[in-house]
Amino acid sequence: MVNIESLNSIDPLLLQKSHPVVYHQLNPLKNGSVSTRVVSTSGLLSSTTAQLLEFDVVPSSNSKDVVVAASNGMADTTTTTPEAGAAADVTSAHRRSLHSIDELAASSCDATKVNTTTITTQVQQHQQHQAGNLSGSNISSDDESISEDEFGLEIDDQGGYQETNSSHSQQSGNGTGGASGNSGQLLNGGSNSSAANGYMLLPPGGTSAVHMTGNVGGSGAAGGGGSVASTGGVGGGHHGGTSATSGGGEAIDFKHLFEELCPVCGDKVSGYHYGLLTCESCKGFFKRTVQNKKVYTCVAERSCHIDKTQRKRCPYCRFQKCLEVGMKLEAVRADRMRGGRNKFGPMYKRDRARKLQVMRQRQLALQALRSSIGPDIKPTPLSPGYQQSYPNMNIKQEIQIPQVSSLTQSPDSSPSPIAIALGQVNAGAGGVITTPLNVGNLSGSGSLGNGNSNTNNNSAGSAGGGSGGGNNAGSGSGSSNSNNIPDGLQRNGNSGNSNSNSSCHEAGNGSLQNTAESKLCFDSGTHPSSTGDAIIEPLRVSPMIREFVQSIDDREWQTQLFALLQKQTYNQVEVDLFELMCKVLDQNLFSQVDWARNTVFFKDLKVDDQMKLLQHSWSDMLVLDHLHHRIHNGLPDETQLNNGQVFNLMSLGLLGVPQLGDYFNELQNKLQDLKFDMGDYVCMKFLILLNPDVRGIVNKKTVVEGHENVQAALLDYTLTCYPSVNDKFRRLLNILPEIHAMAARGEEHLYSKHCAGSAPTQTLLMEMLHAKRKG
DNA sequence: TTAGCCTTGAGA
DNA sequence: TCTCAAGGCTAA
Repeated sequence: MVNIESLNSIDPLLLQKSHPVVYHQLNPLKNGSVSTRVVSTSGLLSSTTAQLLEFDVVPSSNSKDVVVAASNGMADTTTTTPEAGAAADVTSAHRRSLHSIDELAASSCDATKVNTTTITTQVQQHQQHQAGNLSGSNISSDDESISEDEFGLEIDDQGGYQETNSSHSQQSGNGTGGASGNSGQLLNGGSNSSAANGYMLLPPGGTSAVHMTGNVGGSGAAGGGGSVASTGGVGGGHHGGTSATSGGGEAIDFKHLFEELCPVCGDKVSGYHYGLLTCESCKGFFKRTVQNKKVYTCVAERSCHIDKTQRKRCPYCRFQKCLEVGMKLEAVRADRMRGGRNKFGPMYKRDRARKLQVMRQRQLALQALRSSIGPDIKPTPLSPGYQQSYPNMNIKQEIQIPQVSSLTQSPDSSPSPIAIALGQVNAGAGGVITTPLNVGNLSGSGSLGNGNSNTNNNSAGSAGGGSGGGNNAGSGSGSSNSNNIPDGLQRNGNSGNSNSNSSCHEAGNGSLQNTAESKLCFDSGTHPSSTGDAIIEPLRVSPMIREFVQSIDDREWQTQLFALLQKQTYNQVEVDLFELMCKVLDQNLFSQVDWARNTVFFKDLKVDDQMKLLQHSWSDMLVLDHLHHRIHNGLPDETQLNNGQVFNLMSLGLLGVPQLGDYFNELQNKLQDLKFDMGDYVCMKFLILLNPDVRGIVNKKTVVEGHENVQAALLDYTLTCYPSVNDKFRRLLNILPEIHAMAARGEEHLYSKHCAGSAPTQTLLMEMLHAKRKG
């Protein structure tokens, strides 16, 4: 359990945010445990970052308490009312509630009223799976709280739900508004749709419902045909009118929509209800709960399993789950008017269109696969490991796309100097050294990807499999480049894009590579052995650089990235892509901090110094990181989300400024011209981080020393390993200001968006933006 | 209280 | 006129 008491001051620049932000991050390196970081945003940013730097708490799995003690003395219990419901479980709603809190804070609250908040939180691991998309709206007793005008897609929820104690009077008091009510809402973090618990890496496997599987039963590859007509035993929709006509006159069959299972209980879906496809019973339950302001209490631990047979047992947990999967409170009409439509209509329509598109893609992929391989394609059972990780999830077998991977080789499969130095490749053979880790991983991936089509085959894929003694054979055979990515996302690699990441040979590995593998190749596709430089003597690579490279864990980064994207779009009809980008950037920032605080030089500094360095380098590092991931990991330009939306991954490197695209590509080309490799990358990252010019550094000596040492190491490395690259060292250094210029532009953009209210608040990202302006 | 079926009515 | 997502009704 983490108990952070904080918040002694208010940062007016943070939109009167005076509650702590609780970040949960499931750490795959810690046996799936959930790290919890409590970040106070009430005070100065320095304290925020300080806590982030200092906290890494793995709470007890038995800890169940969630206490939200507000300044008005309210504290939560296990009681849920519609008003309290969305916020009632901070363990699952902790972070997604922040957005609405901000809105309330900005719109109606004097933050100074609520400047003492204590959140004691624990993490129920299974609840980490839940999609962060509570859509708490202000269902107060005032009828005016709901109107059709509030239904628009762009409308953010008002966060009216409050966590209170079990006193109904208090709850209703809140619901009716007023100062105390607002204050309570602020303190308790009414739920919202910001869906920000993005630091969770597992899919919603802990629930019984078959989530986001779309048409798995009937049409997924696992179903063997993608047939819309096949119901897979789920049963056809009972709605009569499930077809429409597209622009081309083609009949669109929406029956498949109703083959899905209710995300709350797994029962048969009857149609769109309150924002998403649910069954009739959950629709009714949700309606009754909200309309009648029902109060439920969980007699257990607020983590009851909800499925069709047990949904009656615990209405508290059922309602929680309704909220968690995204049922929208604001769709329940306060005036109880019957009939008609609300503004969710277009959203439903888009959702249908997306689902249809996904189905078509799947069918096309299957057809292509059939025609290329033959008619006897059978669905391949999921690997045990996969099923173990995602026990209750039907796997949507999407069209496969190139894997983002560091387990790559440059086109000629020659290793980079640092790869050789690390002993991960055979200098002469140019192949990947087989290690227990990668063997296991690759063989495992073979079963994962097996049988899946890949319409985005990366032709370089065979190179990896063919080199180094065929230790990629497990993945390279049969399934070719099938990348059955556990998160269910399609990674739309633009095989022909400017990425020029031909170095990224797909191992056909849907799973993510392990840490060791991630260092096996980090070339940009060129390296000494292919360009005339001498074969590197491994021992000549500085131990410092070797250590640096080993500190990079791209696998975890990948896992977190795609898990976050999955999480944020899980069961969501539509998400705000800019907001999603901010969340990914936010997560990347956490990764940066994690990386930095464990690195040499930096870890020797006091927290204050660390904060200052991070505050001045984060955006540059984000840009550099993205360049690295594009060059060395083959990160595609975009990816298709679970809900069918396309997320522009490139925007992460551009910090949301599309106009920087050309500039970014130019930088990438420059780096690739310089044969930018992992050793270069990590040195540059250190140079960005250990900036001796940052004002106010107490232990400047350490920073200077670190900077100089890294510079010397990079110089030595470039001279030793890349003698054919003229003046590589200086040219690399010259790129740093260019990265900085780009990052600065991105920062400005993000800040302006933030000021306009378009960006999620209560994030580390936004705090970093504020910090630099303060500093 | 639940959940299946019915009624309603704005929008396509 | 039809659709379909709201709310309402009522047997279990």
